Amino acid sequence: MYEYKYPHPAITTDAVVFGFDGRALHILLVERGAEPYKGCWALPGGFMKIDETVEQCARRELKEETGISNVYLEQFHTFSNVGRDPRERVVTVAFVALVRKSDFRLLAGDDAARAGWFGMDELPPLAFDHDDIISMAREHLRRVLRDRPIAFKLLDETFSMSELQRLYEAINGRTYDRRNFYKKMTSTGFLQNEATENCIGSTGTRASQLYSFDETAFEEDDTIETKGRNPFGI
Amino acid sequence: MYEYKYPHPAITTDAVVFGFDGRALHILLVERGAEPYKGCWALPGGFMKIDETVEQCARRELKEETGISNVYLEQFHTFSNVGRDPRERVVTVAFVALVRKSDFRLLAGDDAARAGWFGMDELPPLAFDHDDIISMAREHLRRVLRDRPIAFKLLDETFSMSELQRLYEAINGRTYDRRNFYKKMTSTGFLQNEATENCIGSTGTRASQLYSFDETAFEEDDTIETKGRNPFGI
DNA sequence: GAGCTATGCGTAAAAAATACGCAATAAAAT
DNA sequence: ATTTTATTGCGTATTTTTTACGCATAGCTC
Repeated sequence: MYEYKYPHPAITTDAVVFGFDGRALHILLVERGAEPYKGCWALPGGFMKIDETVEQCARRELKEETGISNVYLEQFHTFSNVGRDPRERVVTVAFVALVRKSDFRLLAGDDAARAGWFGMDELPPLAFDHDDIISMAREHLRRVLRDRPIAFKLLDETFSMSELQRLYEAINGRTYDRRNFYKKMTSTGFLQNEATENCIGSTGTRASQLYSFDETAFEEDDTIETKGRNPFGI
Repeated sequence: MYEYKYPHPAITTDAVVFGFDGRALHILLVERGAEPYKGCWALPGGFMKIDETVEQCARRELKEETGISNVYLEQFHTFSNVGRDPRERVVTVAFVALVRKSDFRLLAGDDAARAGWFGMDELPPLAFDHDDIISMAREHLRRVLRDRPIAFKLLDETFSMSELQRLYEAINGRTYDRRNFYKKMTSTGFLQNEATENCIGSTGTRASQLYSFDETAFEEDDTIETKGRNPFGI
């Protein structure tokens, strides 16, 4: 037992894990194996240990519950409504994670009965206030996309231009002209044309050109901060 | 005494309170009246009570320590490094607050020996990791300024165009052409020209025109979300 | 009036966003 | 072999935004 002079809340983390299958945005959910909300779908997350940071906690829980590790992870909001957890006073720090779906084979761990991807528009009823968390995560993702080239963290190492475009469209909820989008992206100078191989030819026609994001060149380029703008922000 | 099966961290809030005096950005600090870091300057903040949200906590502490209430307050990051507080394991949720300096007369409360404004470039040595918190708050402020018309929360109800410009320049760390800035701001259609009265005539010349931000019209305007852009984002 | 700062235009070039035409290419379907 | 279809890689034109800078005037102090 641990004793404190004043009552302390528990701290948890929850991760909104975004994945992209070339068509639509998906979110990773786990089925709760214990009360409360047993059997309900929820965001992967759990209680912070006393000697870890919230970031470490989020990564650990993600690995334990879904087998996913080494992903882009970014904190975006802390939820602290008093009644949000029926067990005890729980404050949760929410994260956005961006993963390449193909990088991971889902794994059901200890706490979670199982894990699965859900299309953004086909989410099941969720535990706790996780629907609030998800809707705030979507807004956050939109903002970040304008600020930094994070789209590539959702795509494979190589990707077709139309995949990139569909990703932007999925995140921003609008469409872009194919040709203008193409020009805008290539004009950044940070997309390399890879040796053409087969891509996910949707139905079966001409194979797409494959591109990759030259992150190294981007990081080293100092004209970015001079201009103060993200060339990948649309 | 309160007992828990697992160790619980304490949760605190800290607020980076920005003020603007027509010339430069300032931050509100309080001098710590108790150990640790007694006598050192720190961000206003303190321990969350068990039945309040972090937002409520931040507001309460701000009022207790500085007398300030009813301000714009927005959470931006949660700091959780393990060693950040020597007393016990403390996770802090950091906020940005925007105040009209003229609205408040500073008041030293219970916990804080005294409070004072400091120019952004004249900050004293700070307690805990508060310098990290402040530098992240500045970045956050810059981003938010692009996304929403928050500049007016730092200015008086009425303000001169050059005050507005200096504020933008202080936040973004660059200069703007006076005439282009003027056109851009007036072209938004949300700045009303107020009855001309005297302004803070810097040295003593022609009085400035005074403007006010028509927040109501801005909120109701649906073309904003259609365009998806903040007309006050520069 | 001289000296100052604030104001309210105007104009023009440069850069970015938007709209859309069109020929070519590869693979599957016939 | 020919057609169909999705994808590609330009091109061009229009509009909008950003940036740079000129200039005459209004109001205040001395």
